[in-house]
Amino acid sequence: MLKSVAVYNRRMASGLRERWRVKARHTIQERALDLFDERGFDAVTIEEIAAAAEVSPSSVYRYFGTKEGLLVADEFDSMSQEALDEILDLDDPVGSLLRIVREYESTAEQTPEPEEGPRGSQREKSPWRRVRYFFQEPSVRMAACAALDRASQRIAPMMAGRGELTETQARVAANALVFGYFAALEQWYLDGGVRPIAEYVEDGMAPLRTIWSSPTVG
Amino acid sequence: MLKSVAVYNRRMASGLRERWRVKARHTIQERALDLFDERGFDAVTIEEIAAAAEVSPSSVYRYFGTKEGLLVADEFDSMSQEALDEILDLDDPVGSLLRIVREYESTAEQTPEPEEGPRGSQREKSPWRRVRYFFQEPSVRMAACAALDRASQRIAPMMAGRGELTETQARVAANALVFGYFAALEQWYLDGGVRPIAEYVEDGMAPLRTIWSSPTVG
DNA sequence: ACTCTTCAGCAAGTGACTTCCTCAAACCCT
DNA sequence: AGGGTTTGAGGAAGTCACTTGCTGAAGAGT
Repeated sequence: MLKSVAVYNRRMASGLRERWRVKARHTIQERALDLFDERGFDAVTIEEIAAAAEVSPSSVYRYFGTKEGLLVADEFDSMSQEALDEILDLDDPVGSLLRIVREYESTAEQTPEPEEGPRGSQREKSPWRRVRYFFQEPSVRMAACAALDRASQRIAPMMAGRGELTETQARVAANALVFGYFAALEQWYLDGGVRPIAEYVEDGMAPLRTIWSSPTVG
Repeated sequence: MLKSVAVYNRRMASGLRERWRVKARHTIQERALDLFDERGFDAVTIEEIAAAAEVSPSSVYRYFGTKEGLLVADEFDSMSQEALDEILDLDDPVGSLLRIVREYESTAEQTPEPEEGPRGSQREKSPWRRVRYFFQEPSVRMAACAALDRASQRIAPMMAGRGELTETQARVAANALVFGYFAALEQWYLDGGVRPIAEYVEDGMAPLRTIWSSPTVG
């Protein structure tokens, strides 16, 4: 009994089951995006998505929780604390954010295509495909804000931990960081997605960078 | 025909109808809070609230839109642009926020009572009664974030208007302002609501205040 | 091979929210 | 005051997101 502990520790392990899981997750998301692009977010039901992905509706909920979760799959929620510790440089949080954005942007070559072209135009496979809905569908925007809020709640204690900021200041800083990123992303989107996102983050957060960066670090 | 234009311009006018409206709004909100406090947010249905307030369920939706809207009645949404212009000092946005908080706090004498006492303890009539749900009910928290986001979208163009900040910087600043307030409010709540909220805002936003305040103003 | 654990699918339900209609009453004007 | 006009409250019916509990199949560990 209680072998589950061993199982839980092997999250990254690639059993047959786990591989099918991630594959299912992906196809559900893809098919959902296809349907949303085709007929609009509101006009598509979960049942239709499930049918298109050849899974049961309950599976969609098991994987994504909500309809908006199909688009707002926050990587931060699933990120372990250690990974977060590693990725976030407390001496220069804005710099860390910039680095993450740049990496993400270079990995997935950008194929922006912000406004949809003629119906049936070739599909954009970029991870930014989802982003449009953040700013066009109110309920998705709300879910995105909630995800940012959750991320902030994980970051805040880290920033408070080193003692340079009061707890309140740490919370304020964490919110400014994640929602500042959101603001930059929106500006990027509104400008048509032509310039790299990192430029927007760098520009927008420049005033903040000075106050949270340790002077000891260049 | 089309006298409606005249009617629309007289929003503040106190016709018999309008007065009943605000009264109904208020009683619905009060009765809803009573029920929430008594049995928890999720366990109460809109129909029950409507029955308790002696209105129809459709009226609840007409007034508040959503169940969470009963608690997150954002004053900012209903605030006119002129009023917002007047209230927000662009030379010192953090200072304006502080002033608003202080005014609000002194007007409604605080009766915090953060954790609920024994069942049936005397009712807190303070406007902070609602705040607990912001941080205890995830769906309400999400709605609060959405309301802050909406407020930020109204503030951002004002901050961008004077040309000292780029548009992106203005967006980032607006988000930092409203979500910074939220962070301070959460810290206040978590501390038990004993000290005035303004202190938390002042502390938490102090680092931000310097960078957005015009040096010409003391 | 044999058992245990996990999880996809199914079924039935709940309740938030929408839409549309009707009718009463407040409003406005003369 | 008494007309027509407009607003909005109430009601009914429906949609669909989401939950809960169950069952059986199939991977996982021994």
